[in-house]
Amino acid sequence: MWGKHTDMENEKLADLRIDHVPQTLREIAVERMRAAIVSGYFPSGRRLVERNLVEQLGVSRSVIREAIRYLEAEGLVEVLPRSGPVVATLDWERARQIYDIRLRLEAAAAADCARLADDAARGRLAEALRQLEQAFESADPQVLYDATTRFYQEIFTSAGHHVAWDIVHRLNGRISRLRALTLASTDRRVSGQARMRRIAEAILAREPEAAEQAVREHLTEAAHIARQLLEKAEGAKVRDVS
Amino acid sequence: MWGKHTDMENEKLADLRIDHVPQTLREIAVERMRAAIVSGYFPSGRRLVERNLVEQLGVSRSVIREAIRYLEAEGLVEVLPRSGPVVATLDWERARQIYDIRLRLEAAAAADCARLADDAARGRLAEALRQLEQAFESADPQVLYDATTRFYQEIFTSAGHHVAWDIVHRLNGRISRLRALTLASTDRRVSGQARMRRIAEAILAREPEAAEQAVREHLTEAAHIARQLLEKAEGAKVRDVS
DNA sequence: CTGACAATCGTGGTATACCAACATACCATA
DNA sequence: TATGGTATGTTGGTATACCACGATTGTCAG
Repeated sequence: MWGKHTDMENEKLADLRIDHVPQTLREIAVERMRAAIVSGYFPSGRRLVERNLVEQLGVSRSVIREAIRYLEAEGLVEVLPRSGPVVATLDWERARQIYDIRLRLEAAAAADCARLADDAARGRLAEALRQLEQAFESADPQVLYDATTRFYQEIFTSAGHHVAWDIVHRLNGRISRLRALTLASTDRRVSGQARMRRIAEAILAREPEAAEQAVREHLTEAAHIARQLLEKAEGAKVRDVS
Repeated sequence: MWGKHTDMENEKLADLRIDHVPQTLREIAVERMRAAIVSGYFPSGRRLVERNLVEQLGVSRSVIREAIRYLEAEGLVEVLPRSGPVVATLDWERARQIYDIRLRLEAAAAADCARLADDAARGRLAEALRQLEQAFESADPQVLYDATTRFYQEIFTSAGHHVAWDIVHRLNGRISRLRALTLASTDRRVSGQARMRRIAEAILAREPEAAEQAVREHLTEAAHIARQLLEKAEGAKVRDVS
């Protein structure tokens, strides 16, 4: 909770001022739309008609348009010429690249975290792991998704890799539906939990190489599962409008 | 009657479609503003007053605002609450992280490029190197900057790392003034040229490890120069409010 | 002369209306 | 049936108005 939120909005929450965080309508709109896309409420390829969004979110078109620009730069939305914005689609080739980048950045962050984290950071990481394992017990995929996000966030911020976290966080948004699926897959619930515990244990034991290796195995497996899911889905992509 | 065209343009000419790049006003505005920031015409910390930009660019406020949202998500602009957008500032800590990410992604791209590039890609890389060396002779820093960008772009795209190139490209925007300074520094003109040639040679010789190592040395040196420049500037930052 | 208060102005945020260009679907007529 | 026009919907783009807030400035009382 005091842990950082997404880099974007947290600076406002840090101070304890009572009055009125200047969260603008636009920021709220971006959050809502991002959540709607990430959660799959707006599926891949869905057209985002501005005037519909206006009434769905209850804000003016200016706000919607600016929010779309932001999400467009984030890669969550693509704007087709003369047709308007749609939720970005994801093929395996792009997903593969994203997993590859995540692997490199997360391995580096885990290693640096193992090297640099002080006791306070270690405590937060242990706590994040505890909540993560609790989330594995829970049936709610959203809870699990959020817990893994917080777990990784703790690793990145403890390592001081704020820029990398920002990048990974955005990439995660683009593969969020894949992540939700891989996290939910049954084998994954077992091996994923074991692998993530190994990451945390390596960091807590200050073993950078082991942490790096654990991340590598974890993500390689995740990418493998994602590939199967995605190529299966692409095979039957006639009905992927869902 | 038409005879054969080169592979490149043939497919477009085959059908009679009018390609018609739509390029909206907003896109143009984003490009102009990005160029103004990257080139240093809008220095770090400079306020971007919307109504001024309206008359400077000759477009309406809506366009300006949407362009600012895009650049904000890109990290080139930050919006201060109740004060408006300013050109993002850069301290050494952030720059260090950016150089670190670049190092990892560029090393991976160079290695994959050495492994995967076909003859056509090799030819393009050789050509990019040739133009780069020509640019080193030229006195114009902008020419040199563009040539290095194209050189790296060729490496990333030949390796198929499109997502990574997207990320690196944006990161480069954020450290563009630093890059311009490091490229212009006199020792850099010598060693930088030598190191970049080594990168290209390793790729052309299909030696992934050598390419990776060459990138690593190149970027480590660049970061070192950047640090000196930046910390010197920060030391005298009392007067950078301009 | 100084300090407090108020008027003013500049700025960002938001909402609304309007127009042109384009695409699509539909329909009427030859 | 095929052709051509029409209606509708969506987007991009623009203009304008209003509000809230903060900074500046000017004025007036002490």
